[in-house]
Amino acid sequence: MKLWSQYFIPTLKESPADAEIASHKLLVRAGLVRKLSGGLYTYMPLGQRVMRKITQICREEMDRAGGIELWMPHLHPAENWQNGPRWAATREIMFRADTAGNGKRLSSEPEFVLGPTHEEVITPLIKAELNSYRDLPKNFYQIATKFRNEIRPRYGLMRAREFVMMDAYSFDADEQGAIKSYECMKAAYVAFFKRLGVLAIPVEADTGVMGGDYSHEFMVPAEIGDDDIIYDESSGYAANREKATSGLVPKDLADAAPCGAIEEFATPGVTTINALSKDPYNVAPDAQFKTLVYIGDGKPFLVILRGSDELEEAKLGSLGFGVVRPATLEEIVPLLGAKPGSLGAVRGSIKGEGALAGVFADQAIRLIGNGVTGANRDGFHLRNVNVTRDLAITKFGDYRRVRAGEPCPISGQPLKSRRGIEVGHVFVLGTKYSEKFNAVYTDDAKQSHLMVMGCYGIGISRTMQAIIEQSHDGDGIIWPWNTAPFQVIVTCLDQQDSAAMEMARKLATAAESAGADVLIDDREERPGVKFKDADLIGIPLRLTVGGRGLKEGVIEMKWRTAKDVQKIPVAEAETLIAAAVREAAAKA
RNA sequence: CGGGGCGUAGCUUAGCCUGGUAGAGCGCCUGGUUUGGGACCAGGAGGUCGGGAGUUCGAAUCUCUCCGCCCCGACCA
Repeated sequence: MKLWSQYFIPTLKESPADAEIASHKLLVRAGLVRKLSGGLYTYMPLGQRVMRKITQICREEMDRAGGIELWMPHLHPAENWQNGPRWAATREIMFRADTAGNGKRLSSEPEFVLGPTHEEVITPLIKAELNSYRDLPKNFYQIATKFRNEIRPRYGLMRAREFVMMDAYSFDADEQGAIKSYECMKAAYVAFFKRLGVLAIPVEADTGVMGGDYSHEFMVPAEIGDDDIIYDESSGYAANREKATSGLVPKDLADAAPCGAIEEFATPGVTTINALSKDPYNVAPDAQFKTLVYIGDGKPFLVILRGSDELEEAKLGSLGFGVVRPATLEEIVPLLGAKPGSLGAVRGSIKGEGALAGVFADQAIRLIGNGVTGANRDGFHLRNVNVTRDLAITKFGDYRRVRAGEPCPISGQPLKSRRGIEVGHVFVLGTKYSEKFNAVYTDDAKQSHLMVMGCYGIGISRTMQAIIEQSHDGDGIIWPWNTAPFQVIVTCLDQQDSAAMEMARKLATAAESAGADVLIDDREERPGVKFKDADLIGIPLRLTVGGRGLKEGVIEMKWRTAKDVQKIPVAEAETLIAAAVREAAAKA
C-alpha cells in the first residue's frame, strides 16, 4: 500500500514536445519514464514497478519452461566478439567501452564493448562447462540491460540505446533437440504474453545477422510498428514481410516455350520500368525483366525480378553472403557494359560474366516466359527474351517482396498486411556459434559433436511500451491487470476528514489482502485532478471515498474500462472489493 | 550515414519573416475564496533565448559554425 502524497508519480498535463506517438506521450505524461538523452531513459518509480511485474512474469514462465537463470557481464572483452562469427557485421551497433581518461591508453581497436546480446559470452562459457551428452539439453537465461548504438533510436523505449531484454540460449545435442527446445520456448512466449494481457502474434521471420535456420517473431499489432506482417486468418499463415512468400507462382507452372529470336531495339533515354511501359514501347512492367547488381562479400552478383516486383533485400540472406550491399555505378558499368536502366542478364551479353558470383532469379519471372530486358548497351533493350533459353540463371529462388492481395501460400486466399511491433524473437541458431567457439560435447560412443544452439529474446522495456500502445484511450493508459503498477487506486476526496481516510485505508487493506497492489490518492488536490490522474496512469480499479458518499453510506467502484460507477454500501464494501479483486486476478 | 524539422523559465510555447526594454499558459512559492472530472482572484520567484564566432550603434531575431533533439529511409528486442 502506497500513499500518493509520499510516493513519486510526476504526471504531466501536456505531452512532451519530442514525443510523437501515443504510447511515448503516455509513458512520459503518466510519469513512468524521463529522458536522459536520445534513446536513454530513467524508469521512474511507477515505470519501474511495471518493469518489475513484466520481469517477474517473464522469469516465472522461463523457469516453468525449464530455463535456468544466470547473470552475465554487460562489459565484454572485445576479444570475445573478434573471435565470434559476426564481429564485422555487429561492431557498427556496439558501444566501445574504454577508459574515459586522457586518451593515452586509447587504442584504435576497442578493448571492451558493451554487450548488445550474449552469444559471444555464453558459448565460450558453455564450451568450458558442459562436455558430456549427459549435460544436455540446457537452456540459460538472464533478464538484463542491453546496449546497442542504434542507428536511429526512436519512439521512446521502442528502440532505445539501452534497454532491458530477456535473453536465453539453449544447447542441445542435435538438431531435433534444438527444435524441441525452440518449440518449448515458443510456447513459453505465448504463455508469457497471454499473462501480460497483450496480444502478441507469432509470425515466421527472417534470421538477420543472428544467423541460424529458422525463427519466429512475436508481434504486437500496431500502426506505428516497424514491421509488416503478412497474414491470412483462414489458414493461420503469418510471416514478417521480409520472410513472407505467396502462392503467386503455381507449383506446377510449365516453362514457357520461346516465341521467336531475340531482337534488339533502340530505347533512347529510357532508363526506368515505367518509361518502357509507356508509348511507344508499351511493355507492361510484369513483362519486363529487372536486373539488379549487388555485391556479396566483395563479389558481384545479379538478381532478376519482374519489372513490377520489388526486391526484398532480407531474402538475399539465403544466398549465404556475410555482408551484402547494392553495387555502385562505378562497379556496374565495367561489369555489365551499361548503366542501370539498360541492364540485362541474357547469356553472352554480360561483359564480366566470369566475375559474377551468380545470377539469382526470382521464381516469379517464370510467369513472364518471354519478355523484355536491357541489352547491356545504353539505350537498347532486347525483346523475345525467354527465361529458360536466354537468361544466364544460376539459381531460382524467392527474392521478391510479397504484397497484400496475393494468394496465401497455404489457402490461396488473398493475403492481408498490417503493421506490428516486434517484442520477442525465437531462433534455432544451429552450430554457427558452437563451431566458432568449438563448443563440443562427447556422446555415449565417445564421439565429439558440436552443440546445436537456439537463442531467444524478449524486449522487456519495449513490451511495456507496446502494452500502452495497444491499450490506451483518450484519457490515458489502460493497464491490463497483471502489468498494472497498482491494480487498485483508492481515491480519497476528503483526505482531511479522518473518517474518510480511515475508510480509504480499510478498503485498501481489503483489496491488498485479496492480492492487489494498492495506491491511495491522499493528495491535497481537487477531485477532478485525482480522477484525471487515476485515468492517466491507468489503474484498472478505482474506489472513490468521499464525504458525500459516506453520508449516503456508499463508496464507489469504477473499472478503468467501464463507463459506469457502481455504488456499493459501506457495510459490504470490503467483501465486494475483495471479491472483485479476486475475480479480476482470476480472469487475467 | 543521407533528407527534412526544431532548440526561448521545470513543462507547453509566442516573438524571428521586417534587428530596438524577452511575453503567455501550465507547474512552483505566499495569501485568500473554493472543493465530485485538470478551479478562481491577488501577489511572487524563475531566462547566459543550445554553445561559439561574425555582421551591426544595437542580435532571441540576420550570417557562419559546432552541439543536441525529433521525424522519414536501411538495422533491431
